[in-house]
Amino acid sequence: MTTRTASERRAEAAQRYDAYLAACPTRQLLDRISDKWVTLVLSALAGGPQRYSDLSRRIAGVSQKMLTQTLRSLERDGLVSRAVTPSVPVRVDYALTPLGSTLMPLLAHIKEWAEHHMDEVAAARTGYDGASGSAAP
Amino acid sequence: MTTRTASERRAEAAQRYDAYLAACPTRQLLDRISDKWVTLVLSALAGGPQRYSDLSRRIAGVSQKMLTQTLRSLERDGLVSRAVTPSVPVRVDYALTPLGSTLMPLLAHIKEWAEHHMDEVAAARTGYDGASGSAAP
DNA sequence: CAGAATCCAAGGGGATACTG
DNA sequence: CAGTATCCCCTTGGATTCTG
Repeated sequence: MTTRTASERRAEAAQRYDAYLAACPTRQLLDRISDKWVTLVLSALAGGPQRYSDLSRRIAGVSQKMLTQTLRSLERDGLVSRAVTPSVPVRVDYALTPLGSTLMPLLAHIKEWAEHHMDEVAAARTGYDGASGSAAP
Repeated sequence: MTTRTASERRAEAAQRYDAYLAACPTRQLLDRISDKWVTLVLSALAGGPQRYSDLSRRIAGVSQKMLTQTLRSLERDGLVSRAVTPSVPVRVDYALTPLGSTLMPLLAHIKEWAEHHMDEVAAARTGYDGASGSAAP
């Protein structure tokens, strides 16, 4: 028999599962919209096209690295478009693509659920914390 | 005048924005369901109550640490319930709470969008990669 | 069986400086 | 203005070991 430890089998299963997860479109979408900045950028663009500096100001807490990285990945996925105007100081405008626009209703639903139920979650959280830990810092 | 560097102002803005983000229910919900294992556990429980070991087997690639951690946070948020049966080997059953059940339709919508549009995303991705990088490994 | 505790490696993400 | 490149910290998460 193949002398195979439990951890080896575990590792193998993990790999197969990772592949399965990577292939799952739901997982991919979740990974995309769950990014800290993605939804903020998308929301910012929902009001209309924005320049890079506008986005930078509107989202405030974001670093150039993250903003650029987020915009690149969104552009790559066809959710936002990037238009360069080669004026003297370069000008770049970002906008939602039609595909990106179809994603917004989903975010709206999530927003609704959150607004309707997040207080229940908060209550459950408080109850849970108070039940065992007594004193929560 | 207050001698304040740009980075100081940036840092301040970032802090304020972090607070804003932390307070936003949408952000909280996204942070929750975007977790790699949360949706898997939730989906596994959608078919009915499951024991700890059952979940461990069904989700396969998960480590005890992550499974336990995920279940704890979900229990804390009132999305899953935990029932301990003090038999000789302890038995613990997890199940979706009513609140947790109301979350499933959202995941279904996400799943639908993903299944309908993920090929467009994939196409956009391929086009983007082929346009600039020429050779993609 | 169900879980807590510890150790440790990899990667995400911020700050900074430089470029076209 | 709109990025790119670099350094570096600190969190995330897997493997392992020990308990009730």
